[in-house]
Amino acid sequence: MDPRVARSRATVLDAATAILVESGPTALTVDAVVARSGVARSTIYRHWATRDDLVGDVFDHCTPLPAPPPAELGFEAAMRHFLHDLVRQFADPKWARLMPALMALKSYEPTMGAIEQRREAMERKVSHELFTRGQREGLFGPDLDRNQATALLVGPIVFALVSGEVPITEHLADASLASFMAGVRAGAATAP
Amino acid sequence: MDPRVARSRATVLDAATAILVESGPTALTVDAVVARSGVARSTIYRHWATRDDLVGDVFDHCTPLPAPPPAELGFEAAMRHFLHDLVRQFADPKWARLMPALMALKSYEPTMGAIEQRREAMERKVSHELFTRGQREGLFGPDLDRNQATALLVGPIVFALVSGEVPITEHLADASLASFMAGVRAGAATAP
DNA sequence: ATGAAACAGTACGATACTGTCTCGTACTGG
DNA sequence: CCAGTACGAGACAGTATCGTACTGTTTCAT
Repeated sequence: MDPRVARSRATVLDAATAILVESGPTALTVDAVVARSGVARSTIYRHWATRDDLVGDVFDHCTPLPAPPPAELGFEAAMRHFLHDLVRQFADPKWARLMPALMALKSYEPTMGAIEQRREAMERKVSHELFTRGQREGLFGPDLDRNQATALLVGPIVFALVSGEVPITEHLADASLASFMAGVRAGAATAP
Repeated sequence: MDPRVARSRATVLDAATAILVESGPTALTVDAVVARSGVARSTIYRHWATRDDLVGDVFDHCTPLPAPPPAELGFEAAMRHFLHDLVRQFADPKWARLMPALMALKSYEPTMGAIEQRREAMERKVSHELFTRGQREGLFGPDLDRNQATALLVGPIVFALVSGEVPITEHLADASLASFMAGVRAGAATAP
């Protein structure tokens, strides 16, 4: 690949990401990227057919993917691993500001919806695999509503992100997990 | 108040709300409101100085306020009341679509930030009063992190809203509360 | 009834953004 | 070295949106 192309693409993506983080999706115009990156308008349109393609690429470029926990861990340890990874992702101020924007956009823009859906599917695949471990350990039966359980575990961390009032720390993840485990032991979460 | 004014304002707000719900904030242009409402452009600008004022009014008009639970209820019953009320709010498809948009906007637009902050302050005031009840009942000590506890209780419901994969029902609220109470009884949530 | 106010309809200037195009320059790979 | 390619700079048309101004009509309150 021509190093000039790689350099231009990287410069544009960096500038576009910065604009998106600082000022939101509507501020991400081609002219703004030109002004900020110093890359010429014609060069941008050589690499992206439309502005929307560029926006999509920026989101794609920033979207973190969940890391599957080591297979040897049991449910609780693996879920802790998973939640800590989530906390680490949310600690990145870039993604912390982009995710609410992506959440809002996905309702209106089908293009963004696809990006968010892909990320969410990955996340759900990982979390469901963890629930399978828990089921094998006899923590809960097959009647556990896994989507709801995911909400109980992940919800508090997402809430902390969008609210901004709760610090996003591993301690919060531990509290969420401890609360869930207590509920499981009390038999609450296994209700259909 | 002149009935013509009341009628115009209501017609405009209805149309603007519909546009906002269906197509998002960027689609909420003055021309779009003119086309949808049938109200003349000059009339709109007679009642709202700028487009942003109109958008703010629409959000203000749709933002639900939390109902303080009856004072005679104990912590658990009152919190259940509070969470059920939240579920009821999120069940309104209008607010369900507007809230993510407001969450995303609040990072970039200070005007929207003020609206969201006011709503959030109300909600936090109510929830903190509930925690005071729980503390009086001896469920937890004064060292309980109330913001974090709010995240544990409300987070799953908010997650259900933004994810779209979990049905927002009173059963979800009950599960969240049951999990939290189990954690409290196990002494987990009282850790600083 | 009548004056005042609100209304519909519309034209207008100003600005901003998109996507295309051209031209001359600078760089890369063979 | 040199042909091919990417690049910078900017003009351009087309469209969208905002906010203002103006005209004539309808409606309200007294």
